[in-house]
Amino acid sequence: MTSGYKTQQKNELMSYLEMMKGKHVTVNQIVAHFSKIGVQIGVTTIYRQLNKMVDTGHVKKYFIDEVSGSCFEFVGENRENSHGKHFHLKCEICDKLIHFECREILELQNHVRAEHDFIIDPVRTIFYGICKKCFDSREKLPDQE
Amino acid sequence: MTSGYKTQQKNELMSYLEMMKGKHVTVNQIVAHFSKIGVQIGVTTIYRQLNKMVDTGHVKKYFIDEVSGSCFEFVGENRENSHGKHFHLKCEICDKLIHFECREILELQNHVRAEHDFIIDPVRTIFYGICKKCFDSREKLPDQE
DNA sequence: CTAGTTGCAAAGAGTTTGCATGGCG
DNA sequence: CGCCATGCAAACTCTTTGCAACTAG
Repeated sequence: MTSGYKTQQKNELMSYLEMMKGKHVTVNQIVAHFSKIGVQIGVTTIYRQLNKMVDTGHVKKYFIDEVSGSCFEFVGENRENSHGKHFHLKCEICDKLIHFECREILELQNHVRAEHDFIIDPVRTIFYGICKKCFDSREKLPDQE
Repeated sequence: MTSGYKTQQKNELMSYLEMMKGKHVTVNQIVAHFSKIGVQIGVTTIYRQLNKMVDTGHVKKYFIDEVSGSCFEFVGENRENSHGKHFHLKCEICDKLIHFECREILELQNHVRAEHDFIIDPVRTIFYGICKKCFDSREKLPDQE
């Protein structure tokens, strides 16, 4: 069931999501984008389409501290593999969000599953810390708490 | 600066948070708890105190899918040091909190610092996922979210 | 024509703020 | 007594739902 008719709004939304593949977008960002390029899409429609895609697994929904509202990320068709497995680093100073995926994190996941009987969920898990830039500038300051 | 006076409400809230240390609580749960034991605390006060403690780092705030509203977790005084090195696995089904520290996570930290220019904070970072027990029992069930 | 889609407006849920009252020190 | 804390109500934000109009097939 490819769920429904083709409409202008769906097409536009899909184009945008595909363009933003691998990045998070908030509903606000989507609204702002379409507003800027002069495409008419109601907020309701955006939410409805997004929710449908979350149900089908084409889109992942995240919550991130300090970001108002949900973040959505287009995953695409092959949702079990390649994409969707990456993790996020979030700098607590500048709020920068860094995507990463590497051998080490896979090894950690495997180790934790094998040795600690725990399956880590990349969608929910966010690494908090400090990015290098903020760390460096923090070092220079005399007093920071 | 311990910012402010001692009040009944603050005391009650602190007691509850300390009792729930290591578990997440929602504002609804807090309200329900105090309602049940007959302690009068307004929702506004809860939010205000919680936010203050988030600012001072005594409480961590996070969002979880499927849970309406924010979750808060009491961290306590020793938030930067002492413990520091081990990480937490948190089962999203049964709320079990597993401490762990191993070569793999150290390697990951080093790798991320070296390759991704990011210093992971073990205190803030919590791995979310599913523990084996819950995973197994979940497999058996047909569907009952 | 028919059923899915859209979008406004209104309802809901969670959270914050304004303001007058009350309590700690 | 001064100042912070409290709590009600209202404001606000994000999201969902009801419903009538619309449109793809």
